Amino acid sequence: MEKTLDIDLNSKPTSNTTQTPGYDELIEEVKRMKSENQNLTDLLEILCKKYDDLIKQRHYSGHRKMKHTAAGDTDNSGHSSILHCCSCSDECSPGRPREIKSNVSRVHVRIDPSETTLVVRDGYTWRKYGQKVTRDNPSPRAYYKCSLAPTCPVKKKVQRSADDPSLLVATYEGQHNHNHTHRNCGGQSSPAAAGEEDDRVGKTQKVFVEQMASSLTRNHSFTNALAAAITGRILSETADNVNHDQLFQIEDDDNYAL
DNA sequence: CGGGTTTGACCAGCGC
DNA sequence: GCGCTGGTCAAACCCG
Repeated sequence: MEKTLDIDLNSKPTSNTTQTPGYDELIEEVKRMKSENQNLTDLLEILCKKYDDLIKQRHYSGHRKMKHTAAGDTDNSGHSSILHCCSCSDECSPGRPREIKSNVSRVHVRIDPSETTLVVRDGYTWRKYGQKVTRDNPSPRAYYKCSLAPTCPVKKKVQRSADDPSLLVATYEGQHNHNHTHRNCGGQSSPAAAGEEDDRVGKTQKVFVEQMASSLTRNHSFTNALAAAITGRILSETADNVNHDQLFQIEDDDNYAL
């Protein structure tokens, strides 16, 4: 099965997102690093620095404060990752108080149209607690709660797109109150065997991921570009072992303007 | 047997 | 108040 990405480095932000100053340079850098086959950690580190520089250059004056989370996860079965881009509906506009709403983000997952399951693999473990047919869509909507932590408030709704049956729309609400997915669970390696290696690599990558999280979630354009780059790398690393029939698209759920 | 799924019932919010 | 709709509950069921 051909593997494609809904997010394309060759595509630029559409009209609903203001072009980020330095965006082109950043995309070129992503392309260059991909072509040089740099490893993921290096890629993240370099990109984080460069993106921070961009932010400083822009005098990012907090006109769009966002609570955010970002989790780049490899899911249990080694499927491609989703950069969970919480697109924060509790943004604050100066002089325009807004009600605080839980973070909502939406992820599009391309699947085989013949596939009937409502499963979006995103690295977290979900417990389905309901299914409902909604009025505006003949396809049923499935309701999930995060089961990685008993007290985690995050919920997920998954439903086929009414327009495109090959597209699953997963809507995430809330923020995980625990560390992201257990990388080992469900994978091929045992927790004991992978634990030590995981710990070394995990600490390093965690720092970068956290840095990326703070930077990435401020900018929709860059989020798209980097998601494509990282996903592409992970896909290429796991292509020998895993069939990827899900294509991910991160969608900004808010209509915020830069 | 434990954890996840299914599915009908129930509840709350909203518009009329 | 009533009906519609989306969201949640929980018992029954399934599966490894």
